[in-house]
Amino acid sequence: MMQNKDIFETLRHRLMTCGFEHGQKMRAEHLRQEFYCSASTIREVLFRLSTLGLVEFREQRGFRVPEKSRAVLNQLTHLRVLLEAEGTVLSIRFGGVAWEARLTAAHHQLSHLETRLQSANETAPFVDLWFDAERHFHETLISACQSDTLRETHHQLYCRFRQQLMVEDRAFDFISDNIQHHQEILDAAMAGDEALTRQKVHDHLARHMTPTV
Amino acid sequence: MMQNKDIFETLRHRLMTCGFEHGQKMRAEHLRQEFYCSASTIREVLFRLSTLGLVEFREQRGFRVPEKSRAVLNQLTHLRVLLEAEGTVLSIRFGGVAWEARLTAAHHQLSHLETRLQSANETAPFVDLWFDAERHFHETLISACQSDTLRETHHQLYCRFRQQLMVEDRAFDFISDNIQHHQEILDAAMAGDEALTRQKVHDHLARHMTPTV
DNA sequence: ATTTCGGAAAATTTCGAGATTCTCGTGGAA
DNA sequence: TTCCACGAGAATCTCGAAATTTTCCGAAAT
Repeated sequence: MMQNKDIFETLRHRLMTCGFEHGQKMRAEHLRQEFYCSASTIREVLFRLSTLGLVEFREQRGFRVPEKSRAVLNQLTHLRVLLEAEGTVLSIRFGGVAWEARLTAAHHQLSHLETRLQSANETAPFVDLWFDAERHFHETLISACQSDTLRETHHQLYCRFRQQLMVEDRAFDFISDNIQHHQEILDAAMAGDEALTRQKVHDHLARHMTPTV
Repeated sequence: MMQNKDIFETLRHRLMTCGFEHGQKMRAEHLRQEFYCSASTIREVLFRLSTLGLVEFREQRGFRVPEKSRAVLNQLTHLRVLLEAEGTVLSIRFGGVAWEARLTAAHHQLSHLETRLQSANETAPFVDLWFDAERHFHETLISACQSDTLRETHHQLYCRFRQQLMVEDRAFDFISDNIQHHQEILDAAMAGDEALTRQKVHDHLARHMTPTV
């Protein structure tokens, strides 16, 4: 039987990949039929998703997927740089060998996947794998910062960021730059160079900071 | 009649001031009786409060007020400094005269209140007013940063920060330092000195960054 | 052509009862 | 004494129906 938590995870994944249109309404009645449960259960799950900012709630107007917005993507990117740079620097200070090992592992997995992606004709079978690996790498970067609050806040921003990019990142024409970027972040972090690490985190995300139309 | 939103606001205020014990369970059944509504309505409000981090939800375990924790307060302070400094600097760049006017007004209101607080025997009648004025000043600082995302994220952190301080700030023995701090932040911001502003925001919050026991 | 006004249809929200799960004190066994 | 099992009571969670509110659409008025 489908647990409450499974519904949450299913919808979260769908919202962060390509499962819904931007701006679409999340009708409790429809979802109820898909998951064989009552409207209240769906309602509860939607409230929990709104905790992550993946759906928006308005009194008496129900839930909907946030609109795609260049401005919001810029803002999310800005904050990601701020928190991810800070978190990575703290991890450099506190993480020790264990963190370095985890980071190397996460990077190896990601770069392996990205290399294969680069030469593949068909990207579809890699999409989900890549999303997971990329997320895991960035979460590992800040994983030793000793601040759950920072990690939770970053996670929230990351979810919304990924959601904003739902559509456009599926072509993977950015992939060779990305391989380079991830490598440079890893190198800077392993060298313990805090300023350079901040710079590389910033550069990696810079392509998402575009002027508002 | 008590609207859904009123229940939310009432509980939010109570959670941020002194209405509940840290770690206390939020029993839907009890609250239901106070607000004359069904348990589901309370449940919904509690989910919305958990969006702000003012209550914690655990599957099958209900909702409870977060524990008071020195470590969490440090983390929240750290992030507040990060976001508030960034937001203020952006406001300096984008805010213009309108923002300067709003900030001056907010500061005047706050400092008026703090001066009276300083000489009062009985702080109780000022507590709620001060909380509001202090919050308004800090929100005004970042109000022109042109990033709703930053403001929302900051608001969330501010709520949790205030909640962690529920008890101890009621003596107001810090008040004369605070007057000085707020003045220095205002001066630095009005002078357009970005580095100094960052510094002053940091100094103001530094008293909450204490070593973990 | 645009706006305004019903009123029907659809969606959201509330409710209380019943099902499920957890909590905690009691008693028995190691 | 310490640990585990058990069960009564209390809390959480789910459900479907009813109440409320919004949305939609066509007709009438400006």
